[in-house]
Amino acid sequence: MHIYNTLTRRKEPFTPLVAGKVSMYVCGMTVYDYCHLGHARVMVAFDVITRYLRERGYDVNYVRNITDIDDKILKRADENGESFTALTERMIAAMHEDEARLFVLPPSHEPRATGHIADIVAMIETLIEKGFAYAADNGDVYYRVRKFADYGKLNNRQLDDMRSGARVEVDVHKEDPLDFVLWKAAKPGEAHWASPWGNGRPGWHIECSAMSTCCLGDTFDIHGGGPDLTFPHHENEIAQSEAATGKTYVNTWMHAGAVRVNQEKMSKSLGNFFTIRDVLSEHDPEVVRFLLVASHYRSAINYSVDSLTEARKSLTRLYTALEGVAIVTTASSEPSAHRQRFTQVMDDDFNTPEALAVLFELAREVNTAKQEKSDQAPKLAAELKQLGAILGLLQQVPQTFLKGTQQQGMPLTESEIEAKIAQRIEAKANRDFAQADAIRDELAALGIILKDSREGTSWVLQAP
RNA sequence: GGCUGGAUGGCAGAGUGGUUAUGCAGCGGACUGCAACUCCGUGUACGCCGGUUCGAUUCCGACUCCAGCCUCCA
Repeated sequence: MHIYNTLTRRKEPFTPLVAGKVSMYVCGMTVYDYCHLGHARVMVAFDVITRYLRERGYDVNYVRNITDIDDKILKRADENGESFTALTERMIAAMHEDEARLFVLPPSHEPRATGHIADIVAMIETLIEKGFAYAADNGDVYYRVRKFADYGKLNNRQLDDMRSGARVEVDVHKEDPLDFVLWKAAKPGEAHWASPWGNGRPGWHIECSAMSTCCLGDTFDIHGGGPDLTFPHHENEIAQSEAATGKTYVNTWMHAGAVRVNQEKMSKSLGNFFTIRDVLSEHDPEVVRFLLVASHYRSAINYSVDSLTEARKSLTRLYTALEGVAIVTTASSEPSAHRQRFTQVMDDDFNTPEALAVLFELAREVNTAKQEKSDQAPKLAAELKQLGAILGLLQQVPQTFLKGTQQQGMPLTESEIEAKIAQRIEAKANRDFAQADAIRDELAALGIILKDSREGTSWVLQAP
């Protein structure tokens, strides 16, 4: 198996530190607002990676943190007139709801920054002892960036280059403008924790260093996150952790691609984001997931409603193959050609688009088998569903997906549709094709497409 | 200015030194009362200019353009 490592900028053979076990940390959400599609991308990408690693027999310890104390959280809570914990609890619950709807399995552990203050303080103390950090007279503690020789290695960045472009905020308390905060002194009335440097709260970067080390050890296999975290967040994590422990922090750095809107990054700063719940109010969650899995996890995707419409059509093809076949799971002794190819492409840095191509080929074979009434159909369909599961797809009852019961604004109830279909069958029996076609057109106008077969008439709700 | 990625057929999106990605859309055929579904067939696609090579979309170099990071952001 090969994985692209952001640190070395190439695909590398993947060998976990401990045979058979994978330790993985992914930067999670700062919970001051609802998750948007960029978050969905990261959640789904690492969900697929986790599912696949487990499929390959690894015992995966997947840790994804929650940043539940931060300037934005305090600001938003203040604006809302609620306690910051009330805000974060609400947003965490919403996040869990969103990810569950997207078929994202919960991480093994979900540490919260506020639950690891002691670990954070201890790590800062170590950094001060070793000369990598200093307490300023304003109560803040800063990391001494120039002290860490490898600073910039993840982003191939030279400290002096950064200075010139410098949109770095000048702070009289810092020894160097590039130094970043590890512990932030509390202003009067702000939420705080006690520390050797006075009351305050942890900086963002140190949280992840402390929580990851606490949960996974000084060195672990995979660290993941969104595309915009490579600098400064992950660079700072390396500086903190490697300075504190003297060991390699992470072996493989993985970053998901951006989600764009009109070729521009979707982000909270730009205000051009779509929340997961907004999108799911109009689209089937599995369609959103399919859209995300249909591109390689590292490439940027441009979000649009058209892309969702197409994703629904593609997924409809897969579910149509599964429709009306009894799934028979057989304990096969050796992996099929499909499974081998699936494994081969997924082993190559989780190539989900190629993996989907395998599913589509399988779907064609299922359809052919169905047509020929071959006894291979159930077995092929079972394999399609099994491989789909590794991508977190195709686990719904086909009819449920195809009939779009998740969709809003269903124009007719199921029984009303069935009644229309019965009328049409009767018209057809009377060879009153004009009447039959009128009923079909009437339903089609509502997005309900009829499909006749020897077994009878079924229907699907067309996109969206 | 520095650093990362990217540019593939009508659209989306993989990949490869010479041979089919895949999906959607289109076209032709089979099936059908007609359709839909399904199946079969069907596209001289690889930003631009040089170089290496028997041969490059694929390797190398220059260029153009796009996106991201260098400030909180997944």
